[in-house]
Amino acid sequence: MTTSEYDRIVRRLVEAAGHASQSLGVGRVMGQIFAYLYLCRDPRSLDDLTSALGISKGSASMGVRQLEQWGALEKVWVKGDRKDYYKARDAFGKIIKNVIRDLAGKRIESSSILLHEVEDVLKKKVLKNGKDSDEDAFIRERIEKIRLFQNKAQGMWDGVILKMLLK
Amino acid sequence: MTTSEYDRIVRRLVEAAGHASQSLGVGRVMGQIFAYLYLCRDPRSLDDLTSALGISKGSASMGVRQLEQWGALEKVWVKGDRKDYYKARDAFGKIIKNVIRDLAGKRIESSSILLHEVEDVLKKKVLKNGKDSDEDAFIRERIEKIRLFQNKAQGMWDGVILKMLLK
DNA sequence: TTATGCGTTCAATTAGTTTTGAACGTATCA
DNA sequence: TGATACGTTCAAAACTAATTGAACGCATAA
Repeated sequence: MTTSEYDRIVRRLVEAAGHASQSLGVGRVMGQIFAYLYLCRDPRSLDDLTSALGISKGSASMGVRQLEQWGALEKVWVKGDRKDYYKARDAFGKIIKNVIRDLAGKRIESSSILLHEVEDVLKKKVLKNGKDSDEDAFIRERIEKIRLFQNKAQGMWDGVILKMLLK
Repeated sequence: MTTSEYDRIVRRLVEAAGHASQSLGVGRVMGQIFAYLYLCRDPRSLDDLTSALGISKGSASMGVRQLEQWGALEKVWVKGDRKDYYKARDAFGKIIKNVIRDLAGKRIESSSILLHEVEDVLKKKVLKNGKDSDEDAFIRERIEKIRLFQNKAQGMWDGVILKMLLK
């Protein structure tokens, strides 16, 4: 049978995608659903997903919703059919961008705020006590270095996002 | 007391580092240990770590070993003292590079191998059956696109690593 | 050499995360 | 309107990862 050859390929790619999405921290199911739909020419229903991937209806439902929010899937209405059908969007770049934005959003920023607060505390301490102690000087220097690193990392990160946005 | 002001700062930074390392997928403890030592002028023992961070001796031991392997810590011998002491290395770039290399090592590469295998299977299928079916053509096209994306992602990743290596 | 105290290990436990599936609400069609 | 077929929800179960701490081996100091 011709199908089985494809089935094996699809299954392997779906599995790989599951691993990938898991190691990106978005759960196995996301990768599986997306990969499966990406390799299906025609749209598929939730039931198709549950039987093809061996996941529960609940998982399938939550998965497609999340993927839709990331712009990874498109809902397709089939006239005279009450089921929702889904197909994969073919725009890796934008999808990944959305995922990253969603996941990493405010983390770096919030650490930047923390550093500012800490620096403020140290500044006030100096004003109150007159001169830096040895301990003060050491911690100040280290926090300064953290900030430098943080800026560099931020810059690199922004670069990555930028490349994602272009094309 | 002056210490408590520092204590609060250190504790907050340690906590933030724990969150960061966790979200990078290397566990909370790594970040905590490194941050704590990074903010201590003098080397610290395992016992210091367990009491300062509220973690078990086992965690501390495993943590410092991993961090040492990443080049994040330096062991310091104190004459007449059987304990090992550790201090943080001040080289974020290299440390991060080592961590990334360690974590991400072969992941992208192995997915590349999988794609090659899949492409081979499809090629053989065409040779056997003569002409591409519609289904064939669709899957081929999609796999081609996966490969393109994978190459782009690989390139971007390499770029990040490169910037880490320089300076 | 022995006694002591140190770091290490790993089986057991705890904490956290993902997945399930039964119950539910809703839209559609007869 | 009622019956049916769908998607959604969320508490509970299953699974996975992190952490502990007692037992151990080893090195040092006496």
